[in-house]
Amino acid sequence: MTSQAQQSQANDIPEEINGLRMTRQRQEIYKLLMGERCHPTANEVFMRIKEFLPNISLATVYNCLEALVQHHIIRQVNFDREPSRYCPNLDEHGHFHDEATGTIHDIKFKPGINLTDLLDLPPNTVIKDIEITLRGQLSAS
Amino acid sequence: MTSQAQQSQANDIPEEINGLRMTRQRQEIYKLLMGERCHPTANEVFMRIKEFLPNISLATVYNCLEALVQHHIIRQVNFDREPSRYCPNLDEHGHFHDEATGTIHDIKFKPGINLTDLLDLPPNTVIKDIEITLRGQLSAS
DNA sequence: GTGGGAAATTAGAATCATTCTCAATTAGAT
DNA sequence: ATCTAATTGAGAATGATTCTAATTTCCCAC
Repeated sequence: MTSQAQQSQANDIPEEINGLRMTRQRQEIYKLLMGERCHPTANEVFMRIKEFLPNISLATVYNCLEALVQHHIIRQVNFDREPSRYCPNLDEHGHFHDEATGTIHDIKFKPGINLTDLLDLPPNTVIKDIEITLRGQLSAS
Repeated sequence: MTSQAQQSQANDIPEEINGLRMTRQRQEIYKLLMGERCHPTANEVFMRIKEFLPNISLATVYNCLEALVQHHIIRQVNFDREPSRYCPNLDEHGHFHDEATGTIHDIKFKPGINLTDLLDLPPNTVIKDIEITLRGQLSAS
């Protein structure tokens, strides 16, 4: 697309991902998530995104996040009953919740590990999703 | 109430567990959970417990469940943003959520498995709790 | 370009699990 | 029996999320 594309400010996000039309709001939210890898809540996204989209509503933030999750562009992460958090890392990974600081860290699995091999699953089980969550402290080194 | 053993109907639950005084309400709720190993929600507990304690309030069910969780007598289990469920199984185990029926199954780990060995944890991490949740279907055998 | 229908956005109301408040009751110790 | 702290119960409050209904925007055919 040579001629000055009718592309919005969000110039590095394609106009469609996984069949989801990337509107300006979806682009900005996606960019925000990619930028800070900090697993923000919907409300945190809402507050930060206002810098770029001053008129956005919280409902739109929820709508966009849900659309992105549904189209497997981001992941939704839940810790107990806390507000949902959103994560742009699509690799299979777990999450560590540092109780001291409240921060979330992605946890990779060691190479060659297949979680389902380690579990005593009932026969004929089709697993669609696995979630691993750790809670604890990152002791001062 | 006349003399006699001041023991309530719940005659097989001790008067104290892990330092928690087992009031009638706590006993009945604990018994219910032990009986049906079905991971009920607070509201399900509330509805079923009325058979034995017709005057109990939902707030008390929440209070009791929280007290039991706090004293490590039962576990609280969360699936995404669904209402919390409660589980009397204290062994380390995961949970499989069958999307077809909505039922929850406890998942044991295969013998000799230590989860943390398989994860690429940051150094100096003290893990207090691990949660593993699977979602999928139990295909008709 | 213009018009029409579908999709997306918005603000605010509604929902619902959970927590809070506070008065009444109960239990355990003195 | 009395005192004090813990527990219970009813209803109100909270807060994350979803819903509703009214615009607004987008895309496509003409």
